[in-house]
Amino acid sequence: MTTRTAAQRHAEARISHQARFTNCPTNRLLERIGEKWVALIFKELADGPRRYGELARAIAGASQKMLTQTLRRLERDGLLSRTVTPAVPVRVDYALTPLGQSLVPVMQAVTRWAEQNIEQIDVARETHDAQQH
Amino acid sequence: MTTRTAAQRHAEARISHQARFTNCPTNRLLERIGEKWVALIFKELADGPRRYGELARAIAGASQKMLTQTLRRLERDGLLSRTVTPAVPVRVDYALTPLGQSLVPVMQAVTRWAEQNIEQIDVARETHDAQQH
DNA sequence: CAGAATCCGGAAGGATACTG
DNA sequence: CAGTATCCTTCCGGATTCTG
Repeated sequence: MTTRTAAQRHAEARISHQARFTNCPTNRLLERIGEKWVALIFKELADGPRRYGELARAIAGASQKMLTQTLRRLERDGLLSRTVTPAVPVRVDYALTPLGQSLVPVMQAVTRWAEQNIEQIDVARETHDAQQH
Repeated sequence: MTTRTAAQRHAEARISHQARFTNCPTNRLLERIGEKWVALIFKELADGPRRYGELARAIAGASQKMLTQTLRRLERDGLLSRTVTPAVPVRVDYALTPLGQSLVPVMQAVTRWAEQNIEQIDVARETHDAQQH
């Protein structure tokens, strides 16, 4: 009875790998910047601070909930700052922190590759799909 | 009656932005490489082809279903090739295509930034969480 | 203005069993 | 060996309503 089944051992192995996965810096970063609206937010903030309303208008595809949620997560990670100016009505500005700015070149590298190669991906996709008769 | 409500107009605006979103090369690329197991697959294949079983063992955190699904999507996008050698038992090798290899430096840029800065993110997170008493 | 709170459907992802 | 097929659960993200 103390003998673990094969299924149990596999499950245990998977859990330890899961732990390694969530500790892997690359995956953790990709999880964050791969989030649905992060790229657009970075693009908007790359050349200066923006008010919440400006972001909401620029990234109209996102619902308020998602935009706020994403902004808060980025703030939590120290990638951007949130400045509240008490007034009536309230004013809230978002800006990249130095840490966030240091990520901009990386994002640009991704963007550059994407713009140069996305067409090849599309072609590959069409070719592949066409072959499945 | 022909007058659209504010809600309708907002919905329409969002749909057009959604279209732009899904056409944005950067987002499309990030969606793909941000998928859960892609980074690890690239890491494994960066220095040469691997058999399915080797990948499955190296990336034990992923279920068979997820691993296969991810590999097939990457193949569809022309980022990696799948070679079946008919034998008993069958042998299947996965390798990066030239297109996939050209993405490796970009992935490495991400990895480098991640390794150098993940700690700052952790610190920021702890500080942030601590302040919410 | 800049959100918080709530409800909800659908898709993502995992566990398990079976197959050429 | 290298997958399919199926079931089942979690959770992402949108719509809507309310607030300081």
